[in-house]
Amino acid sequence: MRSERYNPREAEGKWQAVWSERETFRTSNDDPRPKYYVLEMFPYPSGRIHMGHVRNYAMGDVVARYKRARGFNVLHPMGWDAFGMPAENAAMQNKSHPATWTYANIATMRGQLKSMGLSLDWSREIATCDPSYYKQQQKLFLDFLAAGLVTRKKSKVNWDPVDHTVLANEQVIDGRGWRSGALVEQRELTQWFLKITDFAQDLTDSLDELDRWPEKVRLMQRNWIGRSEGLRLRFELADGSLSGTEDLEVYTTRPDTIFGAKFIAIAPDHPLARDIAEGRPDLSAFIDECRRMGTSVATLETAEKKGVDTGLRVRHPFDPSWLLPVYVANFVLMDYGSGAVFGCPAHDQRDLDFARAYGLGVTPVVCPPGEPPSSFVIGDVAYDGDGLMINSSFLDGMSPVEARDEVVRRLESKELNGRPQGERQVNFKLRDWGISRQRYWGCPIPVIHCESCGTVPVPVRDLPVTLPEDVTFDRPGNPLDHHPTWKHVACPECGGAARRETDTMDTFVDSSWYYARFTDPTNQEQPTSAAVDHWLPVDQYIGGIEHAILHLLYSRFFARAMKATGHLSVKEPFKGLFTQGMVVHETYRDANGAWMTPSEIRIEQTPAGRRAWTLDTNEPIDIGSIEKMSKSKRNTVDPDDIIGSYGADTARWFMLSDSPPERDVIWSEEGVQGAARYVQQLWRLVGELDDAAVGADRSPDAGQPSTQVATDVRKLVHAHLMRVEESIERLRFNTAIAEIRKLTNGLSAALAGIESPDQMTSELRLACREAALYLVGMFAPMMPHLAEECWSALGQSGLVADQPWPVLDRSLAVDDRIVIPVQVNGKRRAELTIDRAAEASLVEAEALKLDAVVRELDGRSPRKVIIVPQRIVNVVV
RNA sequence: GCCCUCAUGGCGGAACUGGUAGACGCGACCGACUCAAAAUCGGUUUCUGAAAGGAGUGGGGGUUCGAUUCCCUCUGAGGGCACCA
Repeated sequence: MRSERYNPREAEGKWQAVWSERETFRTSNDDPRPKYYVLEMFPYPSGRIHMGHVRNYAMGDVVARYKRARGFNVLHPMGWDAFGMPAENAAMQNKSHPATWTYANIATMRGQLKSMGLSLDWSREIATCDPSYYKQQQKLFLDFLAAGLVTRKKSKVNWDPVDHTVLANEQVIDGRGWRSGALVEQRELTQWFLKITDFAQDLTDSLDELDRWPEKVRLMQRNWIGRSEGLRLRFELADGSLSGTEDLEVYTTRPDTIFGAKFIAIAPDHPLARDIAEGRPDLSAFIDECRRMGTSVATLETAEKKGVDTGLRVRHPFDPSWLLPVYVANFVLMDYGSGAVFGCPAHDQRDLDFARAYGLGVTPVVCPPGEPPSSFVIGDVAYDGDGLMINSSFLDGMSPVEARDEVVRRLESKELNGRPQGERQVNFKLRDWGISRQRYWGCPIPVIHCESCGTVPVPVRDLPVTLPEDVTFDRPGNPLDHHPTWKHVACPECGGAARRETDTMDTFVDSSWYYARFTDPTNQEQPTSAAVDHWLPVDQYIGGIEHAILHLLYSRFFARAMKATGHLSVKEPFKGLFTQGMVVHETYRDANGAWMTPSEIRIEQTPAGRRAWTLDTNEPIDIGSIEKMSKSKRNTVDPDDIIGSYGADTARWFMLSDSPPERDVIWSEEGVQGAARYVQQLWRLVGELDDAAVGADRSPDAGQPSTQVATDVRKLVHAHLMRVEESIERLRFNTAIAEIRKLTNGLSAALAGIESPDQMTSELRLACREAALYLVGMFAPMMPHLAEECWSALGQSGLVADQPWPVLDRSLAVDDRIVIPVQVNGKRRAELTIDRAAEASLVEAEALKLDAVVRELDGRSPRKVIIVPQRIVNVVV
């Protein structure tokens, strides 16, 4: 073929241009082949791609190219999650417009992604900040509004004082804004909400069916949704009515412990607490204190259980003469259940802490198995296990489960103030999704506020509601609100003066349906068309674990809401989900503790281990721990530099090779060099195979005897092909790569073993030709440019990208003769080479004849011989 | 505090459902080529032992003919949730 080195710089640009000219990766919606939709989480256009993107998109590209080769019509699109705060911050700093910054970043990053050689259909590219995209999003919003899936309500919100905006619960991490890191404050604002809670039950139930999702993600979502089954129970006020009510409602999941009740606790902002506080300075002071405490972790962790007795008393449901005190307590949340609980100190840790602090008593009502009820006492730890009911009147002797049912049954049929005293209730931790953001660079919420008509949806003919371009960012707050004219419009209903909604949507809305938009991205009339049901669900979605809750839960909700409004017909958008690990790297610091980037230093292997020095001044550098690549620790490697010096194929190969894809991968210079070496090795080997195969195209001369070498080469190729297929199907890219490397090691050895030209039978030539073509086909999904170059050098027409996957001959992949280990008493003593299909009796006879076995038996006769077909023989003495 | 995951050579890791532990790569060492270096190629590389052998998958225990894999327990690392009644 040729002997010169492979030059990725020349070849990669060339093949990218060919793919682009021939529109190789353009996907048609009416292709008759079976569909396969591969999607990687689209990037935020922050400026430049990072190694995490390279890893994510390399994985997706292997799947896309592999499935293409396997005969699927593959949809593999790319877009930009383009709205968001960083663009506004950049605009403030540079005195430019967010759109300018965003589109410039998109252009840069598009170029970078193209230099990776990804098999993307760029004709479907979308940017969420484009009016053609957010017009359809506004239409979805209006449809959701009409369907009752949107509400506007005054509510306590998480306010980020740095970004001057509201955050969803999901966006508050440890009491801080997910983006700004600022301590979140509580404020009362009127907000738009998407009613994700309408689907709470289905969102939790359907997790069971997502069998191609990581168990971990399903569990995290299940915990986040937080379904619990319990009892809504009303206690009668002992002193008649108060502020218009005669009873106090609590929620409990442990009705069985009702006879262990010692107090009632209500939230500081419970209406009853507010009423009573009016004449009680001590109580109102306590309530104020609780409010100030807020939600930060530090306060929650250290906060003692505190409360104030309201003086109010309620009657026990099963004993009217038993009065329980009502406390206002700092650990009760108003927005869960009914904002009130009954405290059973013996079997709930918080209640126990509280009861101990205020001397309210502790009576155990569940006795652990095997413990004598008379001697069972509660120490510092509440008992929440199983057992038998004690001290509980008619429940005594039952199990907690039986007791639960009995209490519920009795209270359901017992009337209090004209209603059953207890009712079963299912509660969720999940809250509705507040989407109002007081920002400019987001999708405008398409409603108009009119003094006389109220809140009026913008008529569909007036969509999109576009963002004004002449905005300034010179003062805090929402530029849309500051704009002199934008918000003043005529009411679509009465024509009178009205005001536009100036809130924009949370950017998580944008990413909650983009997967659907890709199926018909240029449709100007509707968000989706019939194509959406052809393509969805996404067969394989790939992205970071950090989206396990937010993005993935919102997307699942959106699919349901879009189904309810007729925009698509699946409810689960992502059939397969894969969450890849991060890219991590060593960290480096100089003598002053300042972080150094990998490109500023030089590493050498010394007798004392690996040591580092600065490149310019040759000062020693500390090699530190391996951490996630981040700007702050300066341990990043720029994909452009890597692709520039080694080529995209090397970067892709190394990213996929070292670690299992769900785990973190350590980026190391040595590792990349190993990958680069292998690129040249492959190039050389394909050339050698080609040389060996010269003349192979001529028909084989019939008279020549078949040679063992030729068969061995074919067996090698097919056996490894089988394992590469299996690995890719399971997304085990690291083992797929190991198998390819093993195959090349084997082929090199086989070529080296051919000593004389006589051995070069036409059969062997054909085997070498097959080996070369198959090998190229196998590594093509990972190293597409090198594959095209090899394909062309082998004299093949067309592109590897258009070739079907190599055809596996299973009879070659699976050997007739196998080697199985022979154990004596569980220890491996010998090997037995035998026909795969050999009868157990033959295997046993042969095994017992082996020298090592005879020696080990030493004249004793085996007690038992265990034979696992094709696996192992174990002789037990 | 609750829940989950993980632990294998100097390092990243392999071993699908219990069946030859350490594939493949990185690093290291030895050798070839070279005046020399780099690159490249060949070999060795879990520990112990000259070898035969023995030990070995975080510690301890169990089930099994057989355990990296299943069960119990302890230790360590990472992650999620966080007063959710």
